[in-house]
Amino acid sequence: MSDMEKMLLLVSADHTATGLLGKLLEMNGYRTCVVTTVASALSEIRARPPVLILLDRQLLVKEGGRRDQFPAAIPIIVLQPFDKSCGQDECLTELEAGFDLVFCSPHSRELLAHIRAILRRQQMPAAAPSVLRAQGLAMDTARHEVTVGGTLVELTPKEFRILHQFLLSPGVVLSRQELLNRVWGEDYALEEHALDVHIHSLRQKIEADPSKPRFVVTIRGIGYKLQAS
Amino acid sequence: MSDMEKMLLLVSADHTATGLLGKLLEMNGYRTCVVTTVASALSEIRARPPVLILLDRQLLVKEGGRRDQFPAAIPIIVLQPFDKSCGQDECLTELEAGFDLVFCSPHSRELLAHIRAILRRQQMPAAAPSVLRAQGLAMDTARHEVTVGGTLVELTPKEFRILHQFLLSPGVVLSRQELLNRVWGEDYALEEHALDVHIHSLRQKIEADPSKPRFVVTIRGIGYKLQAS
DNA sequence: CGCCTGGTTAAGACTGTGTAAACAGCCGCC
DNA sequence: GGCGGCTGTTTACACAGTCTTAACCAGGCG
Repeated sequence: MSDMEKMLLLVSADHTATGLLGKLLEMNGYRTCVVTTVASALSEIRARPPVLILLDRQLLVKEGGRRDQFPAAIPIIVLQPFDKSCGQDECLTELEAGFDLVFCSPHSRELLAHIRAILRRQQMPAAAPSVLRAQGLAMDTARHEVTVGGTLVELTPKEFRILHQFLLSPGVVLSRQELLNRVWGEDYALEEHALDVHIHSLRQKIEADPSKPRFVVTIRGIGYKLQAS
Repeated sequence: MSDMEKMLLLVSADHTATGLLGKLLEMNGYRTCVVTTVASALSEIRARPPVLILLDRQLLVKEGGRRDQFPAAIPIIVLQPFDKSCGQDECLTELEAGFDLVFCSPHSRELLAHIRAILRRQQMPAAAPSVLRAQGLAMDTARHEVTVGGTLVELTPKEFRILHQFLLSPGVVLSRQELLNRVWGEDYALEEHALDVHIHSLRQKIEADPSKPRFVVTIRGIGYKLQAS
């Protein structure tokens, strides 16, 4: 995340453009490196991989560069000089060829916003905790782990799915039929009482006092709900 | 990636637009889900997280939606009806607010290309370092070597690729199908049990006590995960 | 007091996973 | 080209954990 690592590679033969752009980027906290040919870009990438590449479309066309010459892991924005005509089809071709964006606007602030947006997305996967919480309960669906007040509890598949349904709509009463449909699937005719048994074993595992449930409470004549204070 | 997982969420109150767009997207191999308010979008996201959200700008403005209401991990494209004027500044505001793209063009093919580009970037292994570590495990992808607690172990290609997938997302449960897709390739119909056998031989090589695995643990009914402390 | 709903328990059936062993393909080597 | 070893796949079977069924129990409510 440090600015030191935010190295951008500018690939263009247009010295006026790269000069301006480079200054702009460095004022916004990026480090830049300028090369003037696709070939030198490739060796620079090997030496010091940038986090993003800005690639002049003219150069790309002239040298016949293809997306798969560059590492797929590094996003690439193709720059189309705004004073040149930018045919829809041509820009589309590059986008479909695997480049991340074809930029053909004179607004440098817009380019900056796009760079930030792409880098933001790039660096995102680090934090993607898919965890549902209610009271002292926490369910991490990605890791398939459930904790009650911080301590891990082991649930069977059915118990997990039942609790999952409760956590998706905490405080809402789910009828027996609704739960059966969601956990066992539609149109599965099943001894309705089976649900009770699973609720029971679920309570044994997550409730402090299973005879006086605080999480999964019974709504007599209707079904169950997850108590949401 | 199986089609099941490529779920897009369409958030718009414009039924004609969503109808057309939905049809277009489904013709291109995506599954779509349409909701008409930001509030219903949020609950839908909790229930079945989509891989990408298409959000009508009119709705966003009207309901005063903010980017941080939505999970940061899910990319969002803001749709600006092309017949409305799209002021540069307004579009910029959203881009800088954390949205991934503001799309204001009538060309549906262009939208498709952008969706693909963003998902491509999203699913990219994000410039994985050449040495992956977890617990006492270390995998040098460049040298194609794996060490457990410092000692080198010899893995077959399949075992290596399976372990590689685990190390790319330690702690996350990978379903059998997901692993089959990633290691064997998309939609390759294969006796699912083959995976178990490879997991078995992998455990024989990396686990101290293969009958009580500490690294690759089974999540019954789902798949496997790499235990991350 | 008796009916009905839900709780509890235990036993059998079943499914998913582990394990071993046989089979098939590939590649290098003699 | 034939042979042998290595990898990957398939098959078969055992076993453990999980689910379902059923029977019985407890308590609320008419």
